[in-house]
Amino acid sequence: MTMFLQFKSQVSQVLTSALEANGLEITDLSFEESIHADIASSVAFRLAPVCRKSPKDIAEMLAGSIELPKDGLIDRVETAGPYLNFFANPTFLDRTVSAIRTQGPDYGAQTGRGKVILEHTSANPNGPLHVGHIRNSIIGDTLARILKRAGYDVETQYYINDMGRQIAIVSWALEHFDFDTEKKTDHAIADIYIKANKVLNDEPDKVAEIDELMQRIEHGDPDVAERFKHAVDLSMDGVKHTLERMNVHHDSFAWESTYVRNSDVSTTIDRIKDTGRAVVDDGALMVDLTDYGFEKKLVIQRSDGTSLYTTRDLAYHLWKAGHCDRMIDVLGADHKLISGQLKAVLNALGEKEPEIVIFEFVSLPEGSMSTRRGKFISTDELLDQIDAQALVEVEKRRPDTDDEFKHNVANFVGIGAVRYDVVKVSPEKSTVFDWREALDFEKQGAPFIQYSHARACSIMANAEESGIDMAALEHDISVLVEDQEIELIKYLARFPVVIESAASDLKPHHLATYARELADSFNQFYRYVPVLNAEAPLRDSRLVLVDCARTVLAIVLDTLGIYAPKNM
RNA sequence: GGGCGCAUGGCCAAGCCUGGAUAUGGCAGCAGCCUCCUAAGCUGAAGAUCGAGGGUUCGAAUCCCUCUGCGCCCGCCA
Repeated sequence: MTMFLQFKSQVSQVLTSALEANGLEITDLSFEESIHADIASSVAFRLAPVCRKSPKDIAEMLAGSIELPKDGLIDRVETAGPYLNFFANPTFLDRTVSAIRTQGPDYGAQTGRGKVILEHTSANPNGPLHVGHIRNSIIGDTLARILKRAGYDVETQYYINDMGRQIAIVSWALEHFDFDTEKKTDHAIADIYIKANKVLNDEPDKVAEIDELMQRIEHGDPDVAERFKHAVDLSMDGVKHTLERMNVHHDSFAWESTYVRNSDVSTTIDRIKDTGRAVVDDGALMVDLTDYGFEKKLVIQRSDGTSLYTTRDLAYHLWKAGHCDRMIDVLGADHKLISGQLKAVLNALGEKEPEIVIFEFVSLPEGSMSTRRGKFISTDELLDQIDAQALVEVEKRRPDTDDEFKHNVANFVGIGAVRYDVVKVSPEKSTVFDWREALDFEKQGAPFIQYSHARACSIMANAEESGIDMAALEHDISVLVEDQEIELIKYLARFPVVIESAASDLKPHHLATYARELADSFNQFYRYVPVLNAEAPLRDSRLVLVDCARTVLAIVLDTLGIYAPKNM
């Protein structure tokens, strides 16, 4: 158990005993986080009606009968009006520092919690990733990293929609328009996809050609399959490159067409028919989900016999259900309804359901983005602009360094800034993309956290240069008495709790918030507490603390998918 | 017409699930700090009827209801 939870459990025990001593019993101890204490309890409010006394009197009465165990982690309890404020003792601080030193990069890591298949990004291969897609990628990738640290065996998957209507259009477009071989392939695909949509819109008779392609792919025409694959590859090559640039990783790629070819789709349809929920309407096959609260039926087969995205997605989820303990899908807000229907069908089939993480849309100041209409800002363009702007910032701050250093720093600062800006916002908030804001390397974004890490590294490098062996240092917690030192250790102690809650709530932005607070705490320590100029015994303990802060900052940054620099 | 989500200083966010102490940060603007481990840092002052109205409660940014505004969605697209 983590240090903080041990502390909390001890507080819980002493408080319960104090309640018993006064003949009181209550299940909710009303713990809360507070700036006034390490753990606070407002239980006195709750007891007021029972005791017929003021909350303030009850708090004092309870505080008076609290007995602290000698070898525990609690330093003292204080009352502040109706509140009971508990504080951690030096043992707590000492064990936190020791745990970080011993565990190093494994601090806050658990193991053996089962297999998770986490699907994210899964953008259609009809063009490059745009700035809306990266919200999916960054939330998904960060979540995967958090779950790994929380002890899950995570496999991230990108589901490639390689047989949808838009791929038929791309494939058709490749035969009718010139493909710009000078451009990055995903961008060139978008160009002809936009053109094709315009033509299909102006000349509706050509739509029949798309319908024919759809028929042929459904029936396994090898020539059409080859053409589709070529189109998808061109798009995916570019997409993969963009993801790599952002340090977003997928362990595997699942191809939609697989589930048609291996007959999983027809098996799925049969299984749904067996539930007795399938009805035929105008020649199309639909599922009745009214008992799940869905008014309209879900179409799973067109009247021409071809399957739909939903059907293939169901087959895909059935496959996933058989290969993991938990499925997690990161999806855009437009998938809310369909993912609910998907869960309902899986439930009706008696199968595991995915946990859905929904994020709201990113729009442009002039309106929503659309690949089809060519209204989007590509992620590549954003990354290029960010990189250029980051270089300007490095030039300004480190003019004395060489070009390689500057470009290197600009790169990790830029990527970090993008990832942090996206992940720090809670997913249910819709956002508007703004160039001025995107290129503003505001304080307390990723560079702020990276900088804190670099500062910690710098202190350690200087120490080692002067002949100090970091690994051999001993620490004495009793000499670390400054507020900034104690605050910093308390923040370090919270890390495992933050990972656990981010993992269980599937909320990566909690980690982003923590990262900023930790960096903040370290920067205050850095400003007020001299390390290398301190007297030897004190200096050694402070160096150990710097090492711990560096370790945790590095873990946090890594879990956010952001590079932790030694120098910047 | 129905469903889901969002609304917090001039701007952008956290907090809301699980009600509790002067609502937490950043940006912009104001006033300061490098003879001291990297100033991408630190400090201070200023700035908020937490969309509106009602309700529950000893107590509401947080829970419930109504309304307004914005985004997304509502059977053979994905």
